[in-house]
Amino acid sequence: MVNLELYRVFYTVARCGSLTKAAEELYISQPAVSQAVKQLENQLGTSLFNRMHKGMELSKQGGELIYADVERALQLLSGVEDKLSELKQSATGTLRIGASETIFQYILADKIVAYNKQYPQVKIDLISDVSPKIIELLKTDHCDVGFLNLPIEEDEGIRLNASVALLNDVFVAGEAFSELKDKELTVWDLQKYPLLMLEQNTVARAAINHYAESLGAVLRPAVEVGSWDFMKRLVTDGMGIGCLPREYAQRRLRDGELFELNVTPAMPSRSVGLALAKNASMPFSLRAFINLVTGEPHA
Amino acid sequence: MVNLELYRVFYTVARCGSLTKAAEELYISQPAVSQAVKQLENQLGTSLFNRMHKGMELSKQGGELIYADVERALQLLSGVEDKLSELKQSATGTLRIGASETIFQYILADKIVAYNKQYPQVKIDLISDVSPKIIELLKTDHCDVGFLNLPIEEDEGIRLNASVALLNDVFVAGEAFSELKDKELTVWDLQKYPLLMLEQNTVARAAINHYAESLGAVLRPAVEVGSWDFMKRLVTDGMGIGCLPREYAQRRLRDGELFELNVTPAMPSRSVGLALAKNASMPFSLRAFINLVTGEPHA
DNA sequence: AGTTCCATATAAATTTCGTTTATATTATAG
DNA sequence: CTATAATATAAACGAAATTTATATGGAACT
Repeated sequence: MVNLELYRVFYTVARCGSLTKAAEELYISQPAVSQAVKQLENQLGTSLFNRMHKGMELSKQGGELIYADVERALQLLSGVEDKLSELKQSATGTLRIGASETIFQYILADKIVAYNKQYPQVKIDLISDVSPKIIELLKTDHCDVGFLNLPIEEDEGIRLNASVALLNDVFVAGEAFSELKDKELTVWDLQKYPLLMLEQNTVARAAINHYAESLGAVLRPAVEVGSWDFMKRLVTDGMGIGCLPREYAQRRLRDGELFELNVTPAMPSRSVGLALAKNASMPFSLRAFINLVTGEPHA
Repeated sequence: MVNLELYRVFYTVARCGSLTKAAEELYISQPAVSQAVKQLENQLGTSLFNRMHKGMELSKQGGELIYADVERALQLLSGVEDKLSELKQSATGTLRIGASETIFQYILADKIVAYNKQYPQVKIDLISDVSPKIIELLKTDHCDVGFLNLPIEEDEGIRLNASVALLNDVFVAGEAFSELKDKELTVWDLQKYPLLMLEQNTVARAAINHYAESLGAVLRPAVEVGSWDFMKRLVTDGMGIGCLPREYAQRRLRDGELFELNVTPAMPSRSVGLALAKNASMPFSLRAFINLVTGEPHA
C-alpha cells in the first residue's frame, strides 16, 4: 500500500513540471522531492516522469495515466478540509435542537423564528422530548443543543450552561375560586383546596415538593395531569388550584381566565438550562444559535 | 495541510467502527490508530467520531460529512495502483511503434497484424519516420519501441536489442540488362553500368560506400532516389542497376520483373535493430509485442 | 570547444514523527 | 462488584523522511 503523501508530491511535481519548483511549493528540499518521486515510482513499479534537462514531464505510459485521478482525489481531500472549515465559519448544515414541547412553545419559539430568519441556510431539526431523553440524545450525538428544566443531576458528558430563562412557579385558579383573589395565603392555606399538579418524576413536581417540604408542609395533588395545557384547561374550568410556571399561562392570566394567588413565600424560581454534549464540536450554526438564545457572544 | 495518511486511518476506523479492529486491519497498534484519529481531529479542528463504549461512530457534524468524499478519494488512489498494475499484467493501453515506412511494410506488417489479432484491446500507434527521428521520439517518450536500420551510433538513453531481421543488399536489374543474368560479376564490373542508389545520409547508402571502399573501389550513383519503391520502378523500366535489400523486392524478383545480379563478394548483410528508451517502463502490451517480434520470451 | 548555468541524482547525517509498550480510564455486562 | 472490552495517555524507541553537501549531466552561450 502506497504512502498517500507521495501522491501529493507526485501531483505537485507534475503540475510544476520541475522538482525544484515543486520543492519550493511544498516547502521542502529538492532532494526530498526527488526521493519521494523515486519512491512512488518504485512502489508503483512504473516510471512516472520523463527526466528532461529542463524539468520533469509526465510519462505517457505512467504519470499521464494517473494524473487525472490523483488530481481528483487530492481535490476531494482538500475539499474535505474546506467543508469542515466552512462549517465552523459560516451558517451551513443542520442544527438539531432538543427540548420539551413546552420549552419550545413558550421559551424558544421566538428565538427559533428569529434564527431562521437570520440564517435561512441552516436546516433546523426540532426534537421534542423530556429532559432525560434530551440528555441521552445529546450524548449519543442525535442532538446538538438541549434545553432542560433545572435542576438536573450532574452528568459526565454534558456541559450545562447557565440559565437561559427563568420559570416562576405560581398557584393559579379560575373564577370558581374568586374568593381567594387578593388574599394573602400560605402553603398551609393551600392544603385545604384541591390542587392540580404535573405528574410525578418531573422537575416541576419535584420543585413543589421541595418547596412545601422546606416549609415543613406537605402538598398533595387532588389531580395529576400530564401536560400544562390540560392543567390550564381544568383549572380554568374550576377544578381546583393549579401550580405552574407563570410564563406558561401568560395569555389566560392577562385575559382574566385565571388569576394568580398571592402565596407567601413565593416558590423559588426554576431555570431552564442550555446543555451541550461535552465532546461535541461547535459549528458556526450552533454557536450563532447559542449566542442568540443567551443574548451574549459566547465561546 | 493535513497528512493524507491520516485519512486512510480515518476511513478504516469509520468502516470498522472501532479503533481496535482498524488497528488489526492496518497492521498497527491500537494506540497508533487512536493518536492518528486524534491528530486528524486536531488538524481539522473538529471532532470526527463519537467515542462510544462499544466503539467509534462517525459524528453527525464531523465525520459523517466527510466520509463519502474520503472514501471516493481513497478509491481513486487505490484505483491508480490497480491501473498501473494492470498495465503491467494485461494487454491494455496504447503501444506506439516507430520505424521507417519500409520497415513497417516489409518487416513489421505481418507481426503487427498478428499482434492486433491476439491483443485487440491494445491501441496501436504507428509512427513512421527515419531512424534518427525515431531515436528522438523514443528519448522524448513519444514512442515506446523503435526499429532501426543498423549500424547506428551508440546513444545514451537508448537500449538497442539484437537484430530483429536481416537485410541483404543485392544488385538488381530489369530485362534491359538481361545480358548480365547468371554472369559472375565483381564490384569493378558494376562501375561500368548506371547505378541507382538511395540518397545520401542513409544507412543503406553508407553500406554501399563501405562495401566498395573495403574492396578498394568506388561506386557512384547515376541516379539517387528517395525511396525504394521509386528505385524499383526505375530499375524495372531499365534505367540501370539498383542496389537494395533483397527483402524489399521479393515480389518483382519472384515475378521476374527484376533479377538479382551475381556479384562477388556479396555485400554484408545489415540488420534491423529493436530500440527502447533506457528509462522507459515495460507495460505488458510492449513486452508482448517484443516477444512476438523477436520470437522469444524476453525480459 | 570550453565554461557556466540549471536541472536532477546521490549519500550520509540528522531530526522528526509515527509506533510500540505499558498502563490508565471508563462503561457495560454478568 | 468484578470482569471484560473498549479508548486514552505517556514515555521510550525506532524507522523513515528531510536536510546538507555534493555529484552528475546536458544546453546555451561565448
